[in-house]
Amino acid sequence: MKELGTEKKIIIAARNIFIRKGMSGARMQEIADEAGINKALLHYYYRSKEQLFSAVFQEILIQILPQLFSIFKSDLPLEVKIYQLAERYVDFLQEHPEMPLFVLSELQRDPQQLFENLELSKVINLDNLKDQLISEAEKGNIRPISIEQFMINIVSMMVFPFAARPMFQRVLSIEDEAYAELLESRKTEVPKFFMSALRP
Amino acid sequence: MKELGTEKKIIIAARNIFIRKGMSGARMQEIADEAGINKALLHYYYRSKEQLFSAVFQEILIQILPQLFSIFKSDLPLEVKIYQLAERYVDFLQEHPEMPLFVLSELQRDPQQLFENLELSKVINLDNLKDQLISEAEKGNIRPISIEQFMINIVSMMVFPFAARPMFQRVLSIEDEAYAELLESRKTEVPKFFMSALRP
DNA sequence: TAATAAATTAACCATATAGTTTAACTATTT
DNA sequence: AAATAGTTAAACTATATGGTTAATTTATTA
Repeated sequence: MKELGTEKKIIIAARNIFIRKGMSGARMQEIADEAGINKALLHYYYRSKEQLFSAVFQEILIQILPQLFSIFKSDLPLEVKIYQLAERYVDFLQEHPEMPLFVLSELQRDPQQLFENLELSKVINLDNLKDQLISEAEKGNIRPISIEQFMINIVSMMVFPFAARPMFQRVLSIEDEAYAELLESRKTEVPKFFMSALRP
Repeated sequence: MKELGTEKKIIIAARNIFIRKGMSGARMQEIADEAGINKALLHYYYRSKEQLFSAVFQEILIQILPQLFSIFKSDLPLEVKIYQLAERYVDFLQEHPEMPLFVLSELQRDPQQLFENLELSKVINLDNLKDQLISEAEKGNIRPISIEQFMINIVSMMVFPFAARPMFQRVLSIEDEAYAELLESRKTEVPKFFMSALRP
């Protein structure tokens, strides 16, 4: 591993291992090895596995959530927003395909995690989108839809195909490459589908 | 626990613990306790944790997958199919909310799992639905859509809100009860949304 | 009912694992 | 140069954990 600071090396190694094996499946020795350091040194920086995991998980949330929700804040027209969102989601998730399942699993194990050290309201503001949905509906441009159903639908369609990839590939008999193309095509297919659903 | 056969008690206990903690998070002692038996007896019935897990996981897949995919096989009109599906998914997942995340996580850990002992092609047959999508599109009743995109969209919208419940509740500031109602309302909201998206 | 087999238990074993300690060594700072 | 912080190897501790053994109890069968 190149010469980063030790602390950074630890965080990167820990993130890799935790994401691959989950909190309970990861071993401190494994993390030390991945970081190219001694196990004692690992504990020198982070007293316990719990503490290390927490640091890693918080960092991930702080990096991920803004990425995934910042688009909703912008002032772009609804349709543009949806297209941009699809593109960003697919690009991001192609690079971090294990992320959704990891985050959701650990969040299920300990739902408090999300709360700590994270001012959600500052990162995620849906007021703009909410107004947009209302005003577009009033103008007759789209059918009325609640912000909750809107968010759940779009995020589900973007994220779930990554989390459930092994299942979908098996059930639909799709090879790796074809599935990657399919995901890529969703950059435009999902927005088209979505806009069509919203037509009044 | 009531008097079931020991083997059944073990399977039930193991399923509970595995679903709650995952393969690596579960402890054999914990499973024995939950079953109300001795740990040695657990190994008497299932030589290893690996073996017990495999038995449980296979049983779950064999129970779940047909439930989730049988609807697609039927001869009902497309719209009816979609409404029925939404109702069944919500009902099933309200009763087994931890199921999706558990199955997907373990499938990611070991993607081979799905293959063993399971004749997918017999359980899941999408030919009927495929024909339906083509003929309805030819008749001009719906926009053309591939079976793959169709399946991914509908399953994502039905399943993901359960897997990502903790995240959605936090991000959208929804209390437990309200979220349950929201899920219930999706029995009709998702089909409406979906049919609207399919309009030519 | 005595013999045999199956079910069940308590105690045990071996290993893995998180975490600690000590002593030495190296680079950095004062 | 002395002191401080970072780093290593190695041995060690305490405990958790999967798995085993041998003995006991409870059916089953002859």
